Amino acid sequence: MTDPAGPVPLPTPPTSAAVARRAGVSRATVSYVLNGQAAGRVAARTQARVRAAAEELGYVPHAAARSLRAGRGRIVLLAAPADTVPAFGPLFTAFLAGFQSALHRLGYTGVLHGAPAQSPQAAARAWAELRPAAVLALHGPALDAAAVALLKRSGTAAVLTAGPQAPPGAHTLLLDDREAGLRAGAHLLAAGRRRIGVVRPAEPGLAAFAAPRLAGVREAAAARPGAAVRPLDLALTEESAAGLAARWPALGLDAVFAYNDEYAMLLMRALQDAGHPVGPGAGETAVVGADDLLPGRLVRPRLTTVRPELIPPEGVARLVDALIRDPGATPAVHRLGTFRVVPRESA
Amino acid sequence: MTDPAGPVPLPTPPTSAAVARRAGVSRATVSYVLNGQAAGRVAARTQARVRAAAEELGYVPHAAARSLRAGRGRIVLLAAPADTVPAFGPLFTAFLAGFQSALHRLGYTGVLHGAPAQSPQAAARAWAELRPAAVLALHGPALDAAAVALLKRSGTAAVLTAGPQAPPGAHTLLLDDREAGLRAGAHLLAAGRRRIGVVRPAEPGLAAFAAPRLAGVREAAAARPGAAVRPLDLALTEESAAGLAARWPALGLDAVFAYNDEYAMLLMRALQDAGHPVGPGAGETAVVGADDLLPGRLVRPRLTTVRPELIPPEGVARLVDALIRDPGATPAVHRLGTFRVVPRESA
DNA sequence: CGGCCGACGTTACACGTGTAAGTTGCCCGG
DNA sequence: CCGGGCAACTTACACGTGTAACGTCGGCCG
Repeated sequence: MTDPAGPVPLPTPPTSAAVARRAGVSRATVSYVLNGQAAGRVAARTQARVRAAAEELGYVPHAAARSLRAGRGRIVLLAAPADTVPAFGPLFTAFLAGFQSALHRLGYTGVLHGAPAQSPQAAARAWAELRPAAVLALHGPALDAAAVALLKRSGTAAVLTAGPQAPPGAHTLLLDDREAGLRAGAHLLAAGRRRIGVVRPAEPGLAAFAAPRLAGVREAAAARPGAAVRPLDLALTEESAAGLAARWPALGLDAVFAYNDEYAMLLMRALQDAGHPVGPGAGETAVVGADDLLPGRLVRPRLTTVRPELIPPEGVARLVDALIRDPGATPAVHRLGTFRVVPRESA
Repeated sequence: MTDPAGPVPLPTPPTSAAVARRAGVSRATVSYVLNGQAAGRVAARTQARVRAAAEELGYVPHAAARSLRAGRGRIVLLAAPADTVPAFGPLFTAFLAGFQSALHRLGYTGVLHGAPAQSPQAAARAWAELRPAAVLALHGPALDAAAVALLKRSGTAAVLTAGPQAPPGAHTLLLDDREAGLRAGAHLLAAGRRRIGVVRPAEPGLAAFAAPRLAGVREAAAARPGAAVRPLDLALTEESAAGLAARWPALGLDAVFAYNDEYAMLLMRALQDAGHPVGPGAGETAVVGADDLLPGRLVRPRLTTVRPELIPPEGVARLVDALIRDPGATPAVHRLGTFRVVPRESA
């Protein structure tokens, strides 16, 4: 054809040098103008010429060159192991969207990377290649002390972890899952329940979140004599739920706190199908879910749930910005939000 | 305190020069070894020394410097407008996770960016700064011809769009939403239904997907004399659903195809609460959802749904790789998957 | 012995940007 | 008339990497 020499050469992107030529100034002037450092240095007329030239050429600065020069980029990496991503609820994705917008306003580029679930080291290496200004790991155990050290050594100013655990050396955005269990437990105990089952998801990625929730229920029960707590393992399939429902009478429970609304609805349906009534009344099993997902409002009885109330994403973005500006800050724990019981009909 | 001079200086990341010094070779040798170009150039013993030195120093290449030199990086950007991200179902996030893993195996870094929902131009600018090897936009209308041109001009080798529409100049991964409507319509018509409502979500970000689904149902009905199709607007709130249910008898419909399972369940619950039975029988309203979400199996009657069957993420990753290697390829349409009806109890 | 070749490294440049340090030209006070 | 200061730019370097082009050294053939 017309292409014997291999792939078609790509058009070269316009550089700041091209802008400079077109505006009839030096490259440095272009840089000052386009980065807002021009006050008192460059005449207004010249600034206008530069901006016009940039506009006409469709100039876009090269992030790589910029972060090469600056030693570190303006990327904020949100890291989540691939096997956890599917478990994100709408609550979380909404937070994510707001967070990325807020970062954008602060001049950062927020980016989500679902790392392959290899060793923490390998994941950290992949992230380090991007030389991000900050890394926000959404999954505690995926980041150990060595990984944090690797990131810091490669220039990452701030390493944050969101979740129930805090690897040494990293700042922590605490969404204290213990509190979810505590609140759910308190609600059930106040309603007179004494034998509480706690659903642990069989899906491996979620164990880090599930364990503290169980601990929270235990903590609530410890203060109340005669109360007992029992962990229940449940996979996200109807078969698994039916199996659990079949063993229900033998378990002798009068209440359940499920990992989230999906697990709660799944179990609730299985219980009802097996002839075990669900609700707040005597002889019924009380069920509490978590995350306040929409479908929980559509089942009967309506699902009582523990809802995470996250602080506004702008706040988190500002925090990240502050930590980047002061990399020497000693790691601390910052609250990401709290939990609140939304009482409906199932407990 | 001990910090009168401002922020603590960060430790400088080890560079390939540091590795070279430690291994007693030149920087070029390090580069050849670490990039696998050493065959016939560097002795095996030297290669081992270099690798050992890199390991000991915890060397991580600087992606920015690399992509500066190469003109273009190894980042594959998955772009999704912020207001669409929350609408991702588990099906999609699972695909995403697999896709990122597959990209990783091919040597790319897949990254998700929920762009602020500004103009397509502004979003494209933000993406272009990263000089990605490829951009995969998950939302058709967010990318117009000008945005595609901007990206290409700034060096992006491949611009892909996933969705029902194809902006000029971009390759398209087609998940033909028309087909979803077609299949749902055919199923309902075969079951004897003739007056079909189609739920359109009030949420603005979803219109691009909803419109072709409606068109598909229309297409199915056109082939069947006596069949009528009517669009219904529904927001994702219980009030909105109750309002629609109240007007139900006046609408005179005997079937509904909802945008997805959540909308279907919402409407189904509202109909039942208003005393209108749902199901496949005579005098009942048949309901079909989409996406095969778990909660759809937990309601009664169980929700019949149209399930997207996506091709394996590895295939998409290989396609992207091929397009990057041959940037001159003329834009084409590639199928991302098909739809299949999963019959259950609601239709 | 001259010349060539292959194996093994190195030197040197380019990529696009930010910014400290310099260089003008001009005005103004002494 | 000179020095100083200021506005308005420019010069020059550094950031870390990939790779084409260039040594160098020993061995082998004619």
